[in-house]
Amino acid sequence: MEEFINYLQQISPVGEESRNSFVSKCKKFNFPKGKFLLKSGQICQHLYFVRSGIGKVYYLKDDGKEIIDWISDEGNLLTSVSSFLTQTPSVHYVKLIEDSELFGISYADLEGLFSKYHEMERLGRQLTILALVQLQNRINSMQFETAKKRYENFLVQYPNCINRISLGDLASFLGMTQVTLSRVRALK
Amino acid sequence: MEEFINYLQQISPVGEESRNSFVSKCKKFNFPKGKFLLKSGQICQHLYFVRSGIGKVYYLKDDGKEIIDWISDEGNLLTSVSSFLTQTPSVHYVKLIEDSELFGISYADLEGLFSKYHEMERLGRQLTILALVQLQNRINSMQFETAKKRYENFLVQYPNCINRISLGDLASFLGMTQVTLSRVRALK
DNA sequence: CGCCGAGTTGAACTGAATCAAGAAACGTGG
DNA sequence: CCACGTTTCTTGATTCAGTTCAACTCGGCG
Repeated sequence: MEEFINYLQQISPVGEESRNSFVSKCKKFNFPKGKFLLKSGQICQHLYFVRSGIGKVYYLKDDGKEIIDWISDEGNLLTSVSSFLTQTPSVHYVKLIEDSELFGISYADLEGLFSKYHEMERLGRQLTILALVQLQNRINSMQFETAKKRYENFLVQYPNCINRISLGDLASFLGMTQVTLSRVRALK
Repeated sequence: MEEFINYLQQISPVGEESRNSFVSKCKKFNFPKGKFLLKSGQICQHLYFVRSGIGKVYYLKDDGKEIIDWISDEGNLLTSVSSFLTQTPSVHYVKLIEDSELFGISYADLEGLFSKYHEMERLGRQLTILALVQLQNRINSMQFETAKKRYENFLVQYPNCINRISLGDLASFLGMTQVTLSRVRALK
């Protein structure tokens, strides 16, 4: 569980007491590929940290097409951010695309820690800020970078994932069709 | 200043003591149209609440074109979110496009309140969540809605702004050229 | 073997950008 | 109040990145 704690400490350090409380609320999970951590309509109850494996966060558009909003691999957080933070029914599905080892904490437990420890509340705020900055970057990327550029950026930012994500999933995450991604990849 | 307080209370209520501290740190500003609240390269020091008027948050792309990331009118917050929250140099300019009456609080003061009052830290977290949800909506809108749809949504969401924002600014905010916006508008 | 999902490749189409030229609106000074 | 230049908006013609539709290839696997 150290990876998770280190990850959080880097964002906003907390003292031993809150840290211990946090650890005592965290659970370890081993889930198989294909496991749904959340389905559309449910309120997202868990924040996960990916120790190994990969997960995707997506929703189904009217026409039934799968739109991937986020992908998390080792060392990153996995949840439906908006549903988890606002505790409202999710439009997202969260699904593992590999067998994965996760650490998870429930919203209720986390909320309890936020209320009990001011410094945990602060950590929560900093985490939210981080997510927000990532989203801002994503907007920019989507709006002004070409399909090719987005693919190249992905290669740099997710060097370990290249051969672990299907073309279709990756294309969706990068905001293009698999046809386009296939062509873009061919040029390189 | 009541508008500002009510706005915040709705997001996450705080007790009288923190509220009074908050009010004592807030200042009222009357700025003319064209006033820069922030320029690129500076660290954003203030969070403003727009009592009257409108402001825009934008940056200059490599080619010198102005890209508007956010527009705030009466009853909304105005700042470079990422620079303010992370206290890093901004890529954004924040500029008023009308004479405006604002309430503002400095980052240092706000940070002080966050540290002193747990419930203010919580309010800060909730505000960040709100900003994040707005960004998420924006991504969706940019990726899947046509130029026409985005314009129509704007009309609904900013009913008071229609004739107060120049075509060029609005187009940029909606992620299209003014040429496209002009055409889109003509169809209606 | 033959089927099946995943990936590739080609051809036609499309929404919006770009380039370019006018038309309206606006302010400023004579 | 008009003439002038400047900025803002409209309209047309062309171009382009990426989508859609569709056919085809390839590597497994029952």
